[in-house]
Amino acid sequence: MNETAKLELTQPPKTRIQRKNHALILEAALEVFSTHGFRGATVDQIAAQAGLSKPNLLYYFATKETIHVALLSRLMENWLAPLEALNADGAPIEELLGYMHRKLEMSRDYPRESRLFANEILQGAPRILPSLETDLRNLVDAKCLLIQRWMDAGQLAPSDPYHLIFSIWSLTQHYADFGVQVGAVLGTGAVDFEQAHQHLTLHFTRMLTP
Amino acid sequence: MNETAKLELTQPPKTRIQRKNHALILEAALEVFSTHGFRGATVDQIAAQAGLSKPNLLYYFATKETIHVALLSRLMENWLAPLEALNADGAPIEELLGYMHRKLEMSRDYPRESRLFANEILQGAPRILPSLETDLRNLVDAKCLLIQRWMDAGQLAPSDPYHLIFSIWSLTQHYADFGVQVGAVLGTGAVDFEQAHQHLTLHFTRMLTP
DNA sequence: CGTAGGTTTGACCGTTTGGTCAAATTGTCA
DNA sequence: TGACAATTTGACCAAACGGTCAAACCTACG
Repeated sequence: MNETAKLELTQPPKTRIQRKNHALILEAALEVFSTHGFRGATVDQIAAQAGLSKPNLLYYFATKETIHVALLSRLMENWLAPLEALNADGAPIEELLGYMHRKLEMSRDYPRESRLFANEILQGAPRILPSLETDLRNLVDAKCLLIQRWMDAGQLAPSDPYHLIFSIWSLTQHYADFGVQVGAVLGTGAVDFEQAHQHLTLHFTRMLTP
Repeated sequence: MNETAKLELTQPPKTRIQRKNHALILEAALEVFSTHGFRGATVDQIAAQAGLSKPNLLYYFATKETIHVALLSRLMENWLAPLEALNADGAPIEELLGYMHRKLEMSRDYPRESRLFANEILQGAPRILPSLETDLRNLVDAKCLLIQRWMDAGQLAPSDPYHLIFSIWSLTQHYADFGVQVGAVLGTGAVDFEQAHQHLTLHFTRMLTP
């Protein structure tokens, strides 16, 4: 019966058609949620974007919120990955510049994911606050310890590691979340990520070099 | 008749009651729009927050969009002011640190305005893109010329003035727009703006000192 | 006072919204 | 092929939505 739909939420889809439509729906939902926010998006919109009828879409995801949660939880993994890759055995400045670079690449290649995340945080993170307070916090704590060691060893100019990470987040995500504004001010209509990368490299090199 | 309501949109309200309810509605709308976005906010919500009945609210603002536009246009003025205050006769580094400081104060004192703006940009700036392409762009152009002169004169370390301004925007607004995330990671639940100010001062001092 | 204009409200309307359901269609596999 | 499960759909529903309107209510001011 409709237990099928519920099973898919906890377990990966099984049939060929399920896999296809599952992906189709998440792709469409990402497009709609990222530009209109949760409450601003409609199920009809998502269904139309996915090329499915509304009842058909609701056959795969029982509610609008289910889709949103699925998107967010999938996002959190990809979101933490670049920071996890910060390597204790690497050269400190290069490691942090690399992290900045990976985050900027994500802004360039996955701006919708960035805006989806921004929307969620702007609204007070009603659905992912617990994950921020545990998963994200633990990861940041660990990496800040590492950064602090680098600073203590004189390999990085001293500063608050937490705020240093915040600055990497904000500077890189700005080019995705506020891309429209950047484009409007530069008169180009879109972000030049090569330019942004050069500036951020200069920026953090000055900031981090002891 | 209801020409009154239309007049109020172009001219400031006249009677005592009009002034009071006008302010009441904008305050309530700021609260609701800034957390739910335009489409996510409902007129009933705004009316309830303002302590007015829905028809009464619509007596002062003909449509939901009218309220939103009123909020945004009022915001744009306050938004440009700190950058306008950048003084060509001041000491370059102190001037830019001062601008950063004013922007950070706005994040601390007017986080809802910051989130309202962020929501609008995230959704592609459908209502204020023209203003960004003219007012904001002209202002930024002018100030970037000034900054470039400072750099050419060796009073500031050279970098791209436009991206330098973007970095001030993103680093300061981050503490308002992503305040929930910052609080969750630090475990404090809220942003310590004194800490943030110290870090950003250090950050930009290193970035700007020739 | 009184009355004219400003203000407030309950009842209402058409549309959109998230979601349901039985029936029809399609896919799978023995 | 047949038969059972998986998929798709049109019709539908209750609630929420933005907005309207006439009538009732205030309030300033001569």
